[in-house]
Amino acid sequence: MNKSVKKRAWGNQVLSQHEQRELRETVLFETAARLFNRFGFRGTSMSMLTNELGLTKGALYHYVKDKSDLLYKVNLRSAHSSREAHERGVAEGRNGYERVHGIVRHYLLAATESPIETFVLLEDDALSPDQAQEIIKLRKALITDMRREISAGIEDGSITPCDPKLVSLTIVGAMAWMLQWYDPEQDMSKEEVSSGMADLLSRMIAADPKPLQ
Amino acid sequence: MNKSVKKRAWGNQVLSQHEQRELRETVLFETAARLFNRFGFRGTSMSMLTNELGLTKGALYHYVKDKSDLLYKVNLRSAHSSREAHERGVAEGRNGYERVHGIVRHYLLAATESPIETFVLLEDDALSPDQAQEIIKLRKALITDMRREISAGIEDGSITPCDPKLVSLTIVGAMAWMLQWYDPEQDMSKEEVSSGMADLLSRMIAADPKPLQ
DNA sequence: ACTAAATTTGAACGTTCGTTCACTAAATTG
DNA sequence: CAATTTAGTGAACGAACGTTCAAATTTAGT
Repeated sequence: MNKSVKKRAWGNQVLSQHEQRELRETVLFETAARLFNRFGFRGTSMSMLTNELGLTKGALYHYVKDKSDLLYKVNLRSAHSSREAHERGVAEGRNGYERVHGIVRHYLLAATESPIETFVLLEDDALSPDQAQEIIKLRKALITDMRREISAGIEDGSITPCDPKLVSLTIVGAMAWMLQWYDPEQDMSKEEVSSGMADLLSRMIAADPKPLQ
Repeated sequence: MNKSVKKRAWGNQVLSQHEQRELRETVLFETAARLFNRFGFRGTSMSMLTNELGLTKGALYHYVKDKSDLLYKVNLRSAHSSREAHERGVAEGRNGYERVHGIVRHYLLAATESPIETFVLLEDDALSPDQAQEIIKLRKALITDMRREISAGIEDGSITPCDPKLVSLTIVGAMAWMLQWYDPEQDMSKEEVSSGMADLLSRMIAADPKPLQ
């Protein structure tokens, strides 16, 4: 028999210490995000998470101070990656209308790729006041920026006059909801859903709406 | 001193036994719905609910078998009242486009009036399989009916050709999200928000979209 | 090879929460 | 008025959950 096969979870690669840690954290927070999306924050127990990851509860507390800190870190990553998708969308549009379309499309593309992309996660009251304040600030910045693109579109004539606030909230709602129903196993591909919803939501405010199909 | 003022919660009226019971149940389920909307099902404890209502936990179990039964009954009422709003909207439209507009507007009007109007409540996994099946069936029927109106609108020429499934999910998402952000204390009235979002969401698929303002 | 740091274990603790129950009080019925 | 049903109390329970900790094990740096 072989002498004492040692234990280590996570399936280690040949990586630097720091890289391994980052890889583990990525797996951890993506898994947590997936569970939060499915069962809600309070519906997800630390045991569910560690079972999914293949380690014991104690080990989890080397990566996270407590459960609220876990939600906070997931939200931080999600806000960061939402921001990236947002910028990608902004970059490829030449007027307000196109930029709004791009923001929606890239956000949905990112969201269908990875469950971490949930900048609209509810249950903020589970965060500490400090944490909640920071997360809410990041989210508001995203909505404010979308609102800015809508206003810009009205000025450059690509978007019909409307209430940017109501529009941005409507768009965000539709996007948030998609995370609940989209099933990759089904008939529509990620690209179809993302482009389809972006077409729909931007047609809502287009100055010169074209047929959808 | 007056002789032995007896106790009874709920602030009793001069009503028949049956009417009193129904009134109490209405207050109970509306309160529960409000808390579920704010804190989520799992974030709402039985104690929070009974504190809000002014009675002890034991008393609650005269109205409800267990917590999952509470969620089930709230969902039943909500599905019923969503159906009513839906029918109201259908009744006042003369083509598919107008009926979709009406459905959205009346649903949002009802939702801003009463927190019970949340046919999109998440956390279905907290229901027993039988309960979940029934609730999901009722919700699917509502979405199917909306889809039918969209298809009808495409045929009667009032709605531009589109994917009714994707459209209905987009609309439902925007409506569900509104429950999270709408604050009656703020600047927009219930009628403004409801009509505004109905205008937006139906313009998304209008065969002949008109300016919003 | 040795040391220090990082990781994981497994068990235990204190709370909170949903639920039950024996009992009391009030309303309804006949 | 007596009998039955409906409401409500308050304490107690068992289970689940978040969290802590001392000890053991593995890895990294020298």
